Amino acid sequence: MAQRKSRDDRRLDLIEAARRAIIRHGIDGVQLSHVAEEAGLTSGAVLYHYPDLSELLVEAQHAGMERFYEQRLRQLATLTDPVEKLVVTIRSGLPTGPLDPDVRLLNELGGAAGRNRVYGVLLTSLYDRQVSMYQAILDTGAALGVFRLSADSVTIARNLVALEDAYGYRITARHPLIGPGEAAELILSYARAATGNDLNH
Amino acid sequence: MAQRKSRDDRRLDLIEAARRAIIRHGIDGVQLSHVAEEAGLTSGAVLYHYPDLSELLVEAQHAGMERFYEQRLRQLATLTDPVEKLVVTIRSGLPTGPLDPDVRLLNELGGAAGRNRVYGVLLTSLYDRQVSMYQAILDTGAALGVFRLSADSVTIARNLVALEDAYGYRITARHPLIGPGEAAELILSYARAATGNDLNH
DNA sequence: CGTCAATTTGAAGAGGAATTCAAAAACTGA
DNA sequence: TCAGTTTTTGAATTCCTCTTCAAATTGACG
Repeated sequence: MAQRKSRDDRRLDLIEAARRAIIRHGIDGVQLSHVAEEAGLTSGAVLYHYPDLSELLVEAQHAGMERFYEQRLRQLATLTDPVEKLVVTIRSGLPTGPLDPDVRLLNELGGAAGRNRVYGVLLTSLYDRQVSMYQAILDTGAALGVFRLSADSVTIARNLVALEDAYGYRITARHPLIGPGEAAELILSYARAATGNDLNH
Repeated sequence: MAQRKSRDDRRLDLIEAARRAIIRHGIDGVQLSHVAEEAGLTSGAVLYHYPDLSELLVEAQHAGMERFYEQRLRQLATLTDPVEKLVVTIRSGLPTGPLDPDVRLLNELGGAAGRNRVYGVLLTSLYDRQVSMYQAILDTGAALGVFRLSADSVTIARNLVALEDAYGYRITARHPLIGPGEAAELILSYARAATGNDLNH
């Protein structure tokens, strides 16, 4: 029998297991047994904690988003120079490679968000927070005279997040010419034009 | 009994039915019965034409991509002015609204492309063709002296397609502030910076 | 009109997945 | 240690989907 755990611990385990199962089988392809297998439990045990699988999936997606976003904020918090902040943030929004689990998970939401309002709201809220994050960097840089913005900071921020999203899809789809490095350069090309700064640090 | 049709006609019907079914249930959630219902047939009839459902799904995705791309080329062919071409092409890459079926279908591929090589290849080839399309517009405009490009035409083209993709997701996810018009303006903001042209025509 | 081949149906069966639940196992606290 | 509670299992049941296939229907062609 699998090691017995407290309610809270087990729920956390299951959220992790669901994340992996979603990545492996797709948000619309996950089955109870997939989650159970990832967690090393039986279907019955999963059902004991989450009588409704779809609730667990939403929690897993939510947790994945939060983790992704907080990780970015944490990296940001270690820096002060706006140029460095911008460059590091662009990199932290891209997958490390085609298998990056955080981005793979987020990508699963893209299609589902059009069908499922809950996923739409989740994805939209992540987008908006990332836009705010970039906007803060851009505004600070502009205030310090380091950046000369070519448009509203919100416009540039929206485009930066949009570019990250899109290249995340390209990389996980294994575009033969666009990997993490190339994608970063492409986004930086825009960032340079938008900030009037050559972004070398 | 549903009207009997020739092999070719029925296969086209089924591809259309599969497109609708994918949009409704997700690429990993579609079932034989969904496709049959969309086509007004029984599961047996679907299986008679496509013994393997996944083959039908690939064909449906392929057909959807081709339709989307050819539609854009057709709009492009009616124009000569590079500025007009660029503006019209940007608009034609965005969904008409959250329910736009062509974009909804493409969005379904995003997550699946990370798991399924065939979908990855399909999506990558669409991306590359769209990049070429933009590149031709940019190069022509540059040659005519209308555009003063801020970077490689391939870099700008890649970013333009990436922005379209990403805003397609935002719009189908029903972002409350970003609709087709707003997305077009956001992309145009980048296009202006990248071409040095204010893109009024 | 009648024959033939192609298409479609509907029912039957095989295989899975979700759900339920009684029993077992594992932890808790006295 | 032991009683009580929580967690997990595993088997039984139900539900649903895919698959198969014989029979029915349709349309084409002579």
